[in-house]
Amino acid sequence: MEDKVAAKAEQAAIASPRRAPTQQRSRERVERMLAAASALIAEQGSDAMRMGEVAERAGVSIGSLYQFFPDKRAIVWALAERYTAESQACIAAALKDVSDAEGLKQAFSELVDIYYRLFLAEPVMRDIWSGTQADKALRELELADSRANAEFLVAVLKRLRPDADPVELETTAFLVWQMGEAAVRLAISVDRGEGDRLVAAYKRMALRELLAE
Amino acid sequence: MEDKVAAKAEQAAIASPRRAPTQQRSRERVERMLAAASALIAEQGSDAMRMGEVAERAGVSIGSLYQFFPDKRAIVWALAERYTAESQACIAAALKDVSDAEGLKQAFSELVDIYYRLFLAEPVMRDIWSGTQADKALRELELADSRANAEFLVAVLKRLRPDADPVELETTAFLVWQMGEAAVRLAISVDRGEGDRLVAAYKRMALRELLAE
DNA sequence: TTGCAAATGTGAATATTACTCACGTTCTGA
DNA sequence: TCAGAACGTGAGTAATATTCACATTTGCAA
Repeated sequence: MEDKVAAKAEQAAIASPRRAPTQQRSRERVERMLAAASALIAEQGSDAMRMGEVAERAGVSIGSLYQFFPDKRAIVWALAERYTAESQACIAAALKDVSDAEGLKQAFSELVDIYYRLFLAEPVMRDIWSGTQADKALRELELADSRANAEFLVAVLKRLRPDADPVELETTAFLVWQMGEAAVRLAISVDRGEGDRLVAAYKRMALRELLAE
Repeated sequence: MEDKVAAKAEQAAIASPRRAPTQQRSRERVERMLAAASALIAEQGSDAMRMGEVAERAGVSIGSLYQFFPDKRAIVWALAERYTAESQACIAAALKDVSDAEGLKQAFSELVDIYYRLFLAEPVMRDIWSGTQADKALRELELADSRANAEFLVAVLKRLRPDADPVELETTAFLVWQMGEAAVRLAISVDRGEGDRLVAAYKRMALRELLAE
């Protein structure tokens, strides 16, 4: 886990020169910065998050913040990167052993539910992925994540329909995945009852496409 | 058209007191401001658009800008409002006389194409609706627009399947519409070939849902 | 142990921008 | 013609992200 943070900070450093924490002390401080940022985003949204406030709550100076993050976006990006890494592992596990239509139906439905509940429960996630489109780096992260997740789906589809056109499958899986993210984001922005109906409708729509092409 | 602008400015004025242009002169100036903003957004994106630059290019003072727009977002909102008004009229017309499955297939496919091409060709529209999620007012405008458009679709569906559950139809139409916006936004953010495939896949998926429930 | 280079830590100072406001000008209607 | 409303102006204010010159700590080789 700590390695992941270091790797991320390193990546961010590439984009705009910033040091990656190598000492134990600084790694812990970076951890605190991210925790502070996460808390502030949960409270007020990433837009209202102030760098000074992040520093203060993390118990570090504003200068230290910029030692490891090139700018405000990089902090949000780092948090987003964690979520995608976690969820990718979860998705891969859920789809790993699917080998028939019924299994896909089950696994897919469950994944959508998990994703939906996650968004309902996690204000930070909601905030980060709401603003996704406005930030180029975040958009790219989301696209890459979506493609990666679509790949897991493609693997399943290839097992179910080995004679189908691979490009078609790729397109379908990618589209279905992105639609799912859009559907969930939509669902959480309306009242709960309608949100549930929308998610259910999405599942039907997606599964029909995945299974009955 | 000018009435619409006045109405819009008035609406914005409610949120944060700003005058609506009543004189011919000021109406023309507001027009210039919007045109300048539009050009700047096309060039650099709405995020990079500077209020001072908008004023300068419109040939007005920064104070005049704030006379009619309470803040930066209001300018973007005003542009967005125009697009939605225009497109709603277009959509209503396209779906007005649809009364059978084949007609829906035709009209829907055409609408999606138009929307796709519009996004490909209009950097301003692309930019505005990219950032949608980050801005509450814009998100609401988009939702309202989507619901309105879904209504047109519901009207058609009720004709095609009079015995279906109205709430179901509503949900389906709304979802299909939002998925369409997501699909097009996705399509323009990848290369053209993949974008075309994604849009085609979306059409299949949506029509299957609309016709064969 | 000691000394030094790299890593880390600091926060006042800077830069950039959205936005305000006090005051001058133009229009409209009676 | 004149009062008051609408309009126009741009220097000034406020809020923040970001920098930078300098202080401190750590890891390590002599």
